[in-house]
Amino acid sequence: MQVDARSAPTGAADGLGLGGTVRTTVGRLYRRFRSERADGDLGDTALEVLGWLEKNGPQSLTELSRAGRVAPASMSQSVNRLTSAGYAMRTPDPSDRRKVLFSTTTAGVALAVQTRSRRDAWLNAALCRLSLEDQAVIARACALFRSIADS
Amino acid sequence: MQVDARSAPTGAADGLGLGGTVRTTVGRLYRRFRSERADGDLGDTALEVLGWLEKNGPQSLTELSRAGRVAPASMSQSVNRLTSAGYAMRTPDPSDRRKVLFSTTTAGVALAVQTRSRRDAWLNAALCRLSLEDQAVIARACALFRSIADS
DNA sequence: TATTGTTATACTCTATAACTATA
DNA sequence: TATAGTTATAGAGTATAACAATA
Repeated sequence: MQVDARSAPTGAADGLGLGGTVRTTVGRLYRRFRSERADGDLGDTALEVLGWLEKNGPQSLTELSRAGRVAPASMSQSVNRLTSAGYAMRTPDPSDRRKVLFSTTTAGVALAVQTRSRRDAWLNAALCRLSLEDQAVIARACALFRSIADS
Repeated sequence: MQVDARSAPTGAADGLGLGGTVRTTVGRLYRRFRSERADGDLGDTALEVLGWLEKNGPQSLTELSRAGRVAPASMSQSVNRLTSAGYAMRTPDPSDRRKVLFSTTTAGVALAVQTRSRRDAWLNAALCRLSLEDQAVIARACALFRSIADS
């Protein structure tokens, strides 16, 4: 797909503009990731929350719900699946007894690491086939996307 | 939303590799898009299928299910919501009577156009605040992502 | 037999509303 | 009153399995 990045990005010819191009591209990639999954007993969202806990350490329900941009009640169910399956656990916060800190168990860490490596396998393979310059473009774009998503 | 304040937006330094950076970034952007939605009676998937029909013309159920990377039975329910709401319609294929062609109605076209512009509004605003060079980086990255997603 | 599409059923994810406990 | 978390309930999205109609 050889496209001049400046004047004729993928979506520019179909009248969607750069915003439309980004949105449809992200949607397509996301579905591609999802179709590559084929995991065990846990769903997409639960595994992702487990990954956050493993990477960023113990967090409260409110923190997790904001990170995932979902309602607290939604996140409560996701972490319930994790705790019921033995991959995460609750710890009351001593300083504020309304709060609960969620953290990974040993099994949870193992599952997070395993899931991550398997999920990233095909994507890393595809990225390795790109030139170093193209990889740098993608890394830079990801940084820009992060700042947009968090704005 | 100050979730990942500890890890820089680059993501390259968090030990996940570029593949992990891409996957988490896409996931975050996708959820951001979804949280921006707040549409009417139709959900995310149904609106996206409607957009495909409006953009690419009549398609069979099998074609749609492959485009969305979902099972035919799943797509059948999505198009059912569209037809029930009057935004799409079925047309038997004369040359192969097993097939059904799905296409947009007048109301469907209107909804697709309206949904698209509203959904892209905030994203286009964010992109416009970037430099032309950064916009070019994003456009180039989208082209690369497309080829990866379709591989 | 193979393909196309549908219905039946179950699970995940998400939302809103109502509730309890603590600050 | 405000915040943190939970439970109840409903709807969208997805999957597998079983089925009918057609090629």
